[in-house]
Amino acid sequence: MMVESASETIRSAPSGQNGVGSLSGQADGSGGGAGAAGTAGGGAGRDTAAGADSNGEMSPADLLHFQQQQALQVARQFLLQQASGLSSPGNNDSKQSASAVQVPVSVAMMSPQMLTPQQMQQILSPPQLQALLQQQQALMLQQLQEYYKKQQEQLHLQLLTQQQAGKQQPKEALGNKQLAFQQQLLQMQQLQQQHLLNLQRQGLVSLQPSQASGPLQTLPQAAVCPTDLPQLWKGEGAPGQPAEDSVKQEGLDLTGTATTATSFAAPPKVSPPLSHHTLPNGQPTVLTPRRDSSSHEETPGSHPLYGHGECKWPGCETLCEDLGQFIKHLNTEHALDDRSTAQCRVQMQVVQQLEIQLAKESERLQAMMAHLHMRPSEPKPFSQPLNPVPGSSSFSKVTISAADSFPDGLVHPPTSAAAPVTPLRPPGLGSASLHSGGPARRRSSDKFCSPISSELAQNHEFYKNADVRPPFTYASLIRQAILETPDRQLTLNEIYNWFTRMFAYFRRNTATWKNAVRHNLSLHKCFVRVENVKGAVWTVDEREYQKRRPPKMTGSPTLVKNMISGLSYGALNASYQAALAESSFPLLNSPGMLNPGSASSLLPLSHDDVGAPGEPLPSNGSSSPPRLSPPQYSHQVQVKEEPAEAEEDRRPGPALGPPNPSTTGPAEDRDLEEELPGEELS
DNA sequence: ATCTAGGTAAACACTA
DNA sequence: ATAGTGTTTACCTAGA
Repeated sequence: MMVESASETIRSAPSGQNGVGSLSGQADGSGGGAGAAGTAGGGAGRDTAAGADSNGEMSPADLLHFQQQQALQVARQFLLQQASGLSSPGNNDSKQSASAVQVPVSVAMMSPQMLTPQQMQQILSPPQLQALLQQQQALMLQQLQEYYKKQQEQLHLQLLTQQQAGKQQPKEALGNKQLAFQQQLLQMQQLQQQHLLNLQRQGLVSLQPSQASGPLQTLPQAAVCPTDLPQLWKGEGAPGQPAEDSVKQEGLDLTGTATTATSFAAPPKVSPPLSHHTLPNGQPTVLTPRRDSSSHEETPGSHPLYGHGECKWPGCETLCEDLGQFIKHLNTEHALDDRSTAQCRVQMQVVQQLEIQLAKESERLQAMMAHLHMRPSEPKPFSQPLNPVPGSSSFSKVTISAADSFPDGLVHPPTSAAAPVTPLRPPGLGSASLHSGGPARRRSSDKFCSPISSELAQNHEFYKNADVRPPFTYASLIRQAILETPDRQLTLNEIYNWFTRMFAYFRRNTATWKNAVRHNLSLHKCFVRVENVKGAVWTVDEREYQKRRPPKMTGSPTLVKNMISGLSYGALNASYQAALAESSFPLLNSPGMLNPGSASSLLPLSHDDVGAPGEPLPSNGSSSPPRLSPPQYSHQVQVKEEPAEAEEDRRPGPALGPPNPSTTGPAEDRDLEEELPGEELS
């Protein structure tokens, strides 16, 4: 209750100062006291500070785009996996016995449960969708062609029978009928042509007429009328026998079939990264190019259907030593035949469903975000729920451009070197949503979660744009802000700026969180105020910071669990995963989907660090690099550098130990050592 | 049930 | 006088 009311008040609270007094005047009186306080160098940078609430400047459109992208990223990955081979899910055993796999896989693909709930969740990026669409179009086209072909054949047959039967009939009659049939044939062909043209016009299909029509011949009975599709999926592939056959074949031997027809399937020079191998229907694979951005495995010399040494063809996990072998395998095992065609259709269906689900999930996401981050009282238009802007008036000033401010590298990606960096956007959301109830009490997450730095690194775009409360404590955030700077020191105002820049959430209710920030700075020993010529700056005493956290971690089963299973996906993970599980996002729960890098980062850490929020890296984190030196900081902070010295004097503080804002990597290491070694944490 | 950490609100002091 | 900074205190809540 309190919370709610509190938040309410906050919200309504005038962004400016809290009205002093009026309310219950607490007779604390004492208030003052605060010995040291006095000296507050205070003002220093204030002048410049003017724009405390500045935040990155992005156009609403950009933001929206961003958010959407983020939200969809995970989905995209999933989709990629799906598109490139659904098989994997759970059949390890299947590896050897492809036969056994085939059926299950295809079934699985069609199974509503399998497809729908879970996979669908994922969202696709526009480009991805595009690719998929193209693929589908191509397939559709093929099917159309097949259909037409079929029709033609039938007509021919009829014609023949007619001829035979009508031998006796007057020639005229026969002639008429023939004519009629031929006309029909013509119509069919024209229709076919038109379809092709239409598709091509739409840019959905980019094949040459010749190509398009050619393959047809090779598709014997696979003919499927578009309308049959549904059944196809439902019933395993093809209508009638063909389907059965194919299924059986699949189940049995992959080898047998091969050869089949056609040759065109084996382009002699596929050797190169062959971006295209022909689809079963002979059409160039449209989906091949598969957005490198997200696909980790796709390297220059790879093939979309080849990864981790095995064939990614749905249901086929045949191991191939190299690309060459794979290609050979592809051409023999997955040549154009009924089975391949059926599988392709299934995959197509899968993709379609995913798309549908994607749309639904997208919508849901929007709604969720809108619900979570937009107060009823707030006029925020649903359409742009995520836009950071809404909040505080100050916010609008945008002094700092997000663009320049965030070299993307933002936080030193902890250890995660190769980490796909794909932010699991939603994580933030997830956690937020979970805690959202008012003033998030993300304590737990704070404690046990992965390093804030990595978390942020992974999701910074998300937090930056989504009005989601970050699952970190003020202390850890402040620390992070400070450590991110080259000198590891920030003025209060800069800290404010960091908050607003990094989190859309802190672009509103400024009075509230700013007060909290100040409160935390003063309250925690780990934050050391250092005065310098130009004013006061805040630094972090890592030791103190570490101390204050309950070393508990080791014992915490949950934590350990999280670490292991979640691999430290960040504070969010736990909650996020839960959320995912709830919403049936299978993949997300699987480690694979998550950023492995983070995991690695954690491992090395000392137990407590791990457990600790902001953690580990941060400590040295800042270190990571001689910093990316975010422009913004640099210019703002520059002032401090000098002062730093002064500080040193002042603060024999343990913390910065070598208070040196050490600008160089080594120094950082040093810091790290000091901290991590662990000290007394335990 | 008790502690503790963290969040929020607010009073008050200082200083530019 | 005002606003930004700092410091404290009080009260709440959630988690251990």
